[in-house]
Amino acid sequence: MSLSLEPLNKPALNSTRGRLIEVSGELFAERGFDSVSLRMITESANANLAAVNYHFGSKEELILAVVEDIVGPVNEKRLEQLGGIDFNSTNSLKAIIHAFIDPVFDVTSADAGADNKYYKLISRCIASRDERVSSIIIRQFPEVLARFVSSLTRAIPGLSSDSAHLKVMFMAGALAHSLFHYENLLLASGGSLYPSSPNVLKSELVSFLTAGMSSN
Amino acid sequence: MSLSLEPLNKPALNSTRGRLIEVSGELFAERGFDSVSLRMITESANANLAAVNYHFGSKEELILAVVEDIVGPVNEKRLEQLGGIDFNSTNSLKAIIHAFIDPVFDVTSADAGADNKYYKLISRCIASRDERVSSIIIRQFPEVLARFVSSLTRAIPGLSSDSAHLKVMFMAGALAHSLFHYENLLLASGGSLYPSSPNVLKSELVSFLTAGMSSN
DNA sequence: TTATTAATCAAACGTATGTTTGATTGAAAT
DNA sequence: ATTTCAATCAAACATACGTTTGATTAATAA
Repeated sequence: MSLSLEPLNKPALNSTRGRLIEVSGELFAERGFDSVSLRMITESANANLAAVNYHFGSKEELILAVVEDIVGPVNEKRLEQLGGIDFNSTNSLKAIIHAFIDPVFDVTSADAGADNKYYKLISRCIASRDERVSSIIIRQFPEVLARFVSSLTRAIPGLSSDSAHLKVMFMAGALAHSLFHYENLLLASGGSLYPSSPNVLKSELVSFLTAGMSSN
Repeated sequence: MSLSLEPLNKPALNSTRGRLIEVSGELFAERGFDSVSLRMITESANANLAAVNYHFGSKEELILAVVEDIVGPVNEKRLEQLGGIDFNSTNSLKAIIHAFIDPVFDVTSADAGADNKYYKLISRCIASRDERVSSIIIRQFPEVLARFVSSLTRAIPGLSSDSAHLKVMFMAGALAHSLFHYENLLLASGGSLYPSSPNVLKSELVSFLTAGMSSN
């Protein structure tokens, strides 16, 4: 069941539809879904105002398309990676954490160069406080959540499913928040974090979460 | 410098201004700042549409007032609690975590009864992805952040300030996310978490964070 | 060529929004 | 009694928004 999500579900940039998704992603990332108007989007994409309604039907469905486009592959990858874990291994816990986190960092750094626009967008999705978006996330997430909860209870003997549930939320929150404020983190470090920064963030996150998960 | 923030900065409920803040808080918590119109607010508060502009000047300033009202006391309490820590003690780390978290749980449970409306509102503030709100948060937060970073580096020998910075972000994210989805957490646990649930969440969070902070 | 169809476009539509206005109230001060 | 002034109110205002329309284009099929 390895669908063709190898490099990344890149929309065709020469088509109007592709440019709309691309540009919408950038704008949504920076300003949120509400604050971005169809006029901003279509102007940035050199398209006509009516183009969004023609190609997607409505603004809401454009949002859905953008979010699906970035969150769908991440969750598929998570489940795939989770499926490959050997729970007899000593570091199955760390593998679970990587299964949750790696696909997120992959999708962001697959967006070539130092362009980090996806950091904010994907963290908006992960920890969405927006009804419309979470309705999409929530469609996929219960399955993902359930799989991570049960994986955790297998990896950590004696862990209740309630506790596992909480821990997954802690993990999602830590990931999303640090990702969203990634920019500020770079600035605050005065450049000392910069060179290998996504890797620094990731490794700090992994060790933080590994320790947290093992607590109690 | 112990200002009068003892019980909570309750706005006077009989005044129009007080009802506006109260009602706005509830609506903002549930639907976010953008999706709530002045007409919703003023109708819920049994006030005239013009009342918001009369008492606050604009919707933006109403948002500021609501956020200041809930976030200000929390940050004051945090700094106060941080100031009382003995860094020679063995569990100064745990005290730091409590200084960050306790004021949040206090402000929510101070809102008497089983009414948890502040959970979502305060988590919207803590991990705000909204430019207007974060401008307020950010006005207060650098000081708070800096104090927590330096406290952490004192409590954990060898911890770099960059790492400490990251860890505070992880902490804020875990807190905000689990608080925002608190409702879902209760539902998912099938009631088994309910009776003492805020305390369960809090103690799980504390042990998770304590372990995470100590990692590396 | 002609017919067909998908895509683009300028323009307009309806609506919901935050805000402003000017009159009116009602209690306190003179 | 008169004045004063903060508070409330219905109504209107201006604007930004998502959406729809109908004409026009351009490429493909018959």
